[in-house]
Amino acid sequence: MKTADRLLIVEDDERLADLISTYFSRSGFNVSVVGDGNSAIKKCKKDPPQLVILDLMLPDMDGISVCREMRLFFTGKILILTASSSDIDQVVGFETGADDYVIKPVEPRVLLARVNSLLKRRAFDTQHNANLLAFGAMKLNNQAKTVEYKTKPINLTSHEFELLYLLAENAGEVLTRDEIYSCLRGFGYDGTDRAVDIKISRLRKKLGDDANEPQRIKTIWGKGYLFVPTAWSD
Amino acid sequence: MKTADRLLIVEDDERLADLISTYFSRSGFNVSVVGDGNSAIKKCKKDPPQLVILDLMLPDMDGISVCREMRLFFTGKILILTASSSDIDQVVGFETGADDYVIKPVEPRVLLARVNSLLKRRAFDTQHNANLLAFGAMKLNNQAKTVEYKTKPINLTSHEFELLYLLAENAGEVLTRDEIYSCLRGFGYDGTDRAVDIKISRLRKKLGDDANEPQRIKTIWGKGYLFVPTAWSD
DNA sequence: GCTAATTTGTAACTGAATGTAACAGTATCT
DNA sequence: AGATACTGTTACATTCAGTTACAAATTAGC
Repeated sequence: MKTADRLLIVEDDERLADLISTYFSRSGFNVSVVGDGNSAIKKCKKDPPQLVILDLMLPDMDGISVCREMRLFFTGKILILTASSSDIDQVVGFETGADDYVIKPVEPRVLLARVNSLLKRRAFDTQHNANLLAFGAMKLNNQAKTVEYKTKPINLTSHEFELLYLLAENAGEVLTRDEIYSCLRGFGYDGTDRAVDIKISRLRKKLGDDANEPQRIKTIWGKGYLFVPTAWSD
Repeated sequence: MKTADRLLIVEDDERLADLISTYFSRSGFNVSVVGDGNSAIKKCKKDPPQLVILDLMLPDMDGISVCREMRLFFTGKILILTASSSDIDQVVGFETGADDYVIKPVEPRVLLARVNSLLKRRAFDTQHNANLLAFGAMKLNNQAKTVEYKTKPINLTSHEFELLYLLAENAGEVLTRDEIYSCLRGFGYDGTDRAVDIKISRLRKKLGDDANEPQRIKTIWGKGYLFVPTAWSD
């Protein structure tokens, strides 16, 4: 097995940096994070990664300058992350030397796909996608977007399904609200955490899980939520 | 596997750019997008693609000039996209150096075919096209434009058939209203999204699918529609 | 060509899904 | 216990989807 590709995330917003970093770590990258342009340039000189994810909105210098300066010595890939699509035109016009541009909010899978594409890695995504998950008597079909428990179909709204499927994919692992929200709405989406809570609440109701003593989707206090893989007896 | 052909889309209208980009990405191209003439020229110099799709209507300079200027250094193919057929005469008269001209609205398949033809790629379309799709007891014949479910023919209007066939071709994948509309009416067609809704509504009725609990054509809230491949029991 | 029938699109209304704010309740810590 | 931090849920606002009724466009039949 070859060594993991190294990634540098240049992102001011700590929370967002954390989310992206976690996601890419889990996807098998070796991730570093810096919060401003100067650190980014230093880091890139000292320990050049294969690819840089660069947010245009930075505290010390604007992202375009960072990108240009980097290009003087850095030969890896640069992927620019930007808030508004109108920025992109500007960026493109400025001859920054970036290799790709992505608009926030962006779904984790999409960002991963773009990164993989820049690094000429095969997109594992499509192969992996079994589209079917089963835990005891609980069956999830991601192609038909259906849920069946004890041979009875359960009617979920599409958001409820996405949430449940996400949790199930990561069965036995705690997902934070931020992680959940990012996967559902994309990195950089603006909205409150509580949206997750209420979706969980509605979901538990439909799955017959008591919120006071949840057996199937547990609350990990101070952390997030957890899909219990063994709680779906057949 | 050889690397994917690179495409540059020069298109002012963001939504349209997005649609075309998505479609060609799915068709195996490596797509970049820029929104104005100057960016297009820069991008072409820095990182020349195999083919440029150039909309004549641009914010900064008129498309014909862009095309001419590009031709001074760019040796790839240029395909011009234009709104009215009267423009084409002008364009042709002007000796722009473009390799092909297409009038909006244009059906995705047609545009793809023209691009493939310019790149001397085999048109996979016709080979692929078995013209027959079957899911359980559901049979679609794209040559005769007939639908049969449980050995009984279902009478659909031509638009209804096209819609159903499109969804079936992409079974298990969510298609947005925009994507659907583009495929049915061509990129750049003007009309409301709701036209898709009502076609879906009429289709569901004919297929015996309850809109409140759709089993065969599902609504993905905030996204679009999904043909469920496994819901056509025999 | 014309008219009638059919198909398709649009606007408007109705209802469902989702997000937000607010508050009540529960765990944790000192 | 009291303070604090976190979670669950209710009620409401907002966004989005389904459908009806009608207008426009298209087609079929003269």
